[in-house]
Amino acid sequence: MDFNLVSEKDSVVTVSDIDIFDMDEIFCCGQCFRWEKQEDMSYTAVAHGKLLRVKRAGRNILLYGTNIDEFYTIWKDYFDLNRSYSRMKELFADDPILSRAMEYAPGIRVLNQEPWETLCTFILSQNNNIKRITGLVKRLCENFGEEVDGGFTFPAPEALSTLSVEDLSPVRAGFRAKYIIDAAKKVAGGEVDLEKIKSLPTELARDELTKIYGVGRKVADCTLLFGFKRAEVMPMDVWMKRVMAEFYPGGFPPEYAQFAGIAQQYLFHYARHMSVGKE
DNA sequence: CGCCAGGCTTCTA
DNA sequence: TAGAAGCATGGC
Repeated sequence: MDFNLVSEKDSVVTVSDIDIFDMDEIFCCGQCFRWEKQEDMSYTAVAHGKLLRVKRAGRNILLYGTNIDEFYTIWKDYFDLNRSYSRMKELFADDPILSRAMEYAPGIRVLNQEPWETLCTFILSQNNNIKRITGLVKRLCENFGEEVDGGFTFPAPEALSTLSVEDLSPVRAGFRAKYIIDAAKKVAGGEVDLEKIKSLPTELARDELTKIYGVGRKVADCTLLFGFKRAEVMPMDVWMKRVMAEFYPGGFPPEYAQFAGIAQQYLFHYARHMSVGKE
């Protein structure tokens, strides 16, 4: 386990001796678009219908706006604290490229986000940049989500399924608006059953997600990795294609297949900041 | 200003 | 079945 004790005092949950948890790296590496950095260096976001604030305090992290029961039922899994990154990274260390990527951003963890939100945010991510995706998601929540503790929930499929492209215009999602509406209609109507997808084998789960207009292989794979805990799924975006061409022309090492998606996040972040394959 | 962005659908051959 | 064009918008 990558932490020691969990305690609660004065409505603050303390997770002590946390290992591999750099908030700048976790929240800004392109896997999520909701966490906002505050002046005191803490981060806040609404997830699972609650406004959570996370703050670093030496070797500990402090969680505001929650309690110890919610830590075990929600946030432990959300921050992927059921997985030992220290052990997994010992395995990755045999690979020189992965070693370099891990050295560049050693504190990355892959979050387990909510399926519907993950699906929508990665629909919005296509042919787009991270800065602008963040703005689109923010405007989507502010216009159509529900206010909680000064923040906004991610709008439910039912809240979006009755909207028109014009209704979504304040989001400025461009051609992606029609994709969001189709996703909302299919999920709210049960044509795409996110609960069922949780128990499907990965290939069938991918087939379900790609029924949605505007969802192809890449968006489906990001949804599976970041929203359905499929650590073996390795989304291939432009950056990962460059990484593969440059460093793994013979394919990704099969001994890492079980954690290929996690490895992908280290490689993606590294490649983007090093401009791998661009010249 | 032009180029490009965690792609996808549609058109063309 | 493969490859290219078009897509909305805005960051740089």
